[in-house]
Amino acid sequence: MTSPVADPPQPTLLGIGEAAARLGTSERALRYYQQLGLITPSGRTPGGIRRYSEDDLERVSRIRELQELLGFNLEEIRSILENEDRLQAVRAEYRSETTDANRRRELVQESLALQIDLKDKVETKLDRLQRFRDDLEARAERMRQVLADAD
Amino acid sequence: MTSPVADPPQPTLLGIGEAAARLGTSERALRYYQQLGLITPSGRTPGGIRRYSEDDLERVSRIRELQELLGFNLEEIRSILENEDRLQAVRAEYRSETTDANRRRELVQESLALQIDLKDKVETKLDRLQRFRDDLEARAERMRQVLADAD
DNA sequence: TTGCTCCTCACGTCACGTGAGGTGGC
DNA sequence: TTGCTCCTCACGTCACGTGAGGTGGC
Repeated sequence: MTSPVADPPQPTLLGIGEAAARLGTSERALRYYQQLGLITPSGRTPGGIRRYSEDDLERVSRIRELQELLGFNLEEIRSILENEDRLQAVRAEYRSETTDANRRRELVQESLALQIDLKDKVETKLDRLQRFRDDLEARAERMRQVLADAD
Repeated sequence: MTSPVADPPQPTLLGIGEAAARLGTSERALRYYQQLGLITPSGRTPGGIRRYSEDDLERVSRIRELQELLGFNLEEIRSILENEDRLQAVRAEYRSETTDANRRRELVQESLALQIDLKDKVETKLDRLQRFRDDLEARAERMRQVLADAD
């Protein structure tokens, strides 16, 4: 399915400037997330320049979503990402049977519980936002009425 | 319609402690909003103690909603509140005909435009949040499947 | 060599948190 | 007088913004 010519050895790694531009964030933010251990760029050039992969970018996207959309702080985001990373690790082990089945099952159940907890928070926020929008719509309708009556 | 006995002269003004507790915020935050001119408590005792009315509390609630739910900063919130206050003032003038009709109509139209702008931002956020929730739900479903298959 | 992008400090800012030290009414 | 709630500084913190001064490859 892949191209008949050889894949490039570097699967398009980006400098911090390009990475920040694509993500719509700042270079400073990327360095700060790294300082807190939330992301580590896939590589560095011998000169010390950070190189970001597509997976790195997606991870940062996730951080931004949790921050802007949900309002979590970076400490909370760290623990959410830890949970997701742990789940990924367990999935890898499902293939290379190194952990026993009960333990794996336990880990997945734990992750699931945390996911459901997160989903509940999102639902709550959704409900509040919908009420806010409905209220705005009602206000706008009243104002349109005022304008119509003034004719 | 009101009670036959005389209304109390003070319609339940609260100290900053009670006000903060009811709002689920901090005393410091209330003082900070006042410092920025976002709210001014209805009164002060001769001793200098702040007194908050029900209207004051609702205004603070609005500030918190715009902050937590929508993610606006306090400068943005100031301008949103200014718009809402201006609309309130125009409504008052609709009764005591002191401004001419064209000018009033202009002001309402301006307020309406800003309201619609705000509503669009809320809709965008709602869409993103819904997609986030759906994604979480899909992940949870996959995890439940994994657990079921393990039986 | 000149530009450009990157690097690491390090101080500034916003929205408060958290005492420090003091006043005021039951 | 003792508690309690309130007051005004003022320094600390989180999540970056914003230069300062320097390195490194086309």
